[in-house]
Amino acid sequence: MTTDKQTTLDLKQFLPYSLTNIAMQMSEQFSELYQQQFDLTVPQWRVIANLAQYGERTAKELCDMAQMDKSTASRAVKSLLTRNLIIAKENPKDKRASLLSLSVEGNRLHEQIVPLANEWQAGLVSDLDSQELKQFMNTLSKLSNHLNKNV
Amino acid sequence: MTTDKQTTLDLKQFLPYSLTNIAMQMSEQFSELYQQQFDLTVPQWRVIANLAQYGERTAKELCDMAQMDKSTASRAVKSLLTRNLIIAKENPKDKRASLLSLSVEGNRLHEQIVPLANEWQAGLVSDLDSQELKQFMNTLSKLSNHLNKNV
DNA sequence: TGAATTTAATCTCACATGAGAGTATCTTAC
DNA sequence: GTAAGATACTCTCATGTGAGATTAAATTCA
Repeated sequence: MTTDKQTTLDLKQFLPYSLTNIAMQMSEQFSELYQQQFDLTVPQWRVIANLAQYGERTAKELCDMAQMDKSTASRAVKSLLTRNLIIAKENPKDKRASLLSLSVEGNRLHEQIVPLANEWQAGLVSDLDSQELKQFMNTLSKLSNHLNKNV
Repeated sequence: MTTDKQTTLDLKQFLPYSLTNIAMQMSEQFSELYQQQFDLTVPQWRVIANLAQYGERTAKELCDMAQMDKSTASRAVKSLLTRNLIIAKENPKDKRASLLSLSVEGNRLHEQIVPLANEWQAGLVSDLDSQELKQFMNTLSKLSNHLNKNV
């Protein structure tokens, strides 16, 4: 574990590298569960999942929450509105930023995906005991906090 | 930590979601260190780092190691060859798959980036004690193994 | 209040990515 | 040994992404 800070770099221990690889694999494998079956892109799924969990939000808030570019969010929202999976309501505090929320259909769709998601993750972490998982999540959030300091 | 498998999904605890967010932030923040200063794209950096650590490899092997698409790898390799940062040697076992390795210049470039990378990660994990980091890496590799089973 | 600045969202455009075809080479099976 | 299939890589093309301009609305400040 002692790494020579001067001349070598072990990619397996280097987080921007190995975490990206693992995250890509996860996202790819999990997205198979909703991509074709529910005809959702990754950004669309992310919008739905956030609205489901946190309720009414603006596009900007979704960008910040889900680490999405404004253009990507704008397109995802537009398409979900067309499909009537989400609803836009005028924001009394700011006419530019309308309040988005799930429609009945959007909610129904989300309710179909949630059990699949939970099952999928249960399989993923089946090699870990609950203490180890808890510890992992905890460390993850420390790293996340650190990254957000510099922003 | 007990999640209702039926109806709710907590995104903060959902790995394909939160890990992707964190990995994106990491990669983005770290890549600032080499993008402009050394004029490298992310795929180019990944090729260099892998050749530095593992020595002579084919493009296909780099794809597998670094979770890269074949086109992305092909373009990164082409550009690094043009810049004389890597060298292609004919593979006696397979004329299609030439053996790639770092040139002297490529090595020099890598040696400049390594200390920056190690410093960067040291900052990132400065909130963790070494035991916690070790445990985190260990769990990460379990997750990685699990994902690779299904491939 | 009005002018200047900031902000949310969309639009435009350049670019990177990944799927699929094409080419060359290697492997397998007969 | 040869034909059929698989594989490594490149190329082409359609698509998604993100940077920057634009527009409309909100905020700040004089």
